[in-house]
Amino acid sequence: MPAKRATSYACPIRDVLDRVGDAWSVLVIMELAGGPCRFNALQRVVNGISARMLSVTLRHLERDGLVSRRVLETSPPQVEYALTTTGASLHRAMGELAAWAETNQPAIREARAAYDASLEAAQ
Amino acid sequence: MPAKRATSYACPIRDVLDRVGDAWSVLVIMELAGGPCRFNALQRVVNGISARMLSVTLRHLERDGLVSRRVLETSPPQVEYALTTTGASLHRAMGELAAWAETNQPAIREARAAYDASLEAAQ
DNA sequence: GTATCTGGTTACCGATCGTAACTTATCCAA
DNA sequence: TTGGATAAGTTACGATCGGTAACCAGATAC
Repeated sequence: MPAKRATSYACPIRDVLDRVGDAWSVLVIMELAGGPCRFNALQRVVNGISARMLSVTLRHLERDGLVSRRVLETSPPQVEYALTTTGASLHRAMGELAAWAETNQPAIREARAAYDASLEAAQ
Repeated sequence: MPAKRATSYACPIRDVLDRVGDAWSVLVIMELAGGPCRFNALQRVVNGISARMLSVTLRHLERDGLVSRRVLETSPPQVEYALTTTGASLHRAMGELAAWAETNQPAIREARAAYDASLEAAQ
């Protein structure tokens, strides 16, 4: 029995991060914040995501009510994904964290390099 | 053709989330924000984490310069972990997301239940 | 006929995660 | 002096997860 499930109800942060924590979800939300987008268009723009992971990610986000799915009556039928209002509010809440990531990326890279170097020196 | 959206996907968000994305890191950071803490004390307070995952998580955070590790000259020797200034700034940046998680947890639960119910109805 | 577009699904494999057991050492109580 | 508790992890192993490649039907374009 995974501890994950046991604690998620006690901790909203954990509960939300179990879904939003994976990098793909965040990248998809960032992309959809720019406006609705179709499946293949999303895959082209979210660098490195596979069709399977995009499919899985979108279904999770849809289940949590963060993303809506609409089938267009074209031929071949297209599928348009968009943020719901809840999804849009999450995107806004991620803003501060995104800014932090951008300003602190160099510091983190440096720290990693220093740590790895010190380990190598210890050998 | 999909409009090319100007998003930088060598991207810091992804880079940071690869580390911070797992729920354990976040929970440990939240805990350490309350002040320095020893290994076993952390394990008792972070609900459900195993010694192995705590060890792994702390080493990752230390490598990224978000957490410091200090061995106390006691007997038996104790190890005290604390947020660095970078780690503390990350905690501050997570505040908005944490608040979002708390206010939106009910909505997400509801959406999940509705989604699962509609799937079952479709069967 | 063949290539490309649409939105996915399936099979498979290696990395990761969690659980339980083990380690080395010191102190306290019986 | 033997057992238990606490300290901070490490190791082995099985389950689960994420990613890659291949494949599907139907339609349009060349």
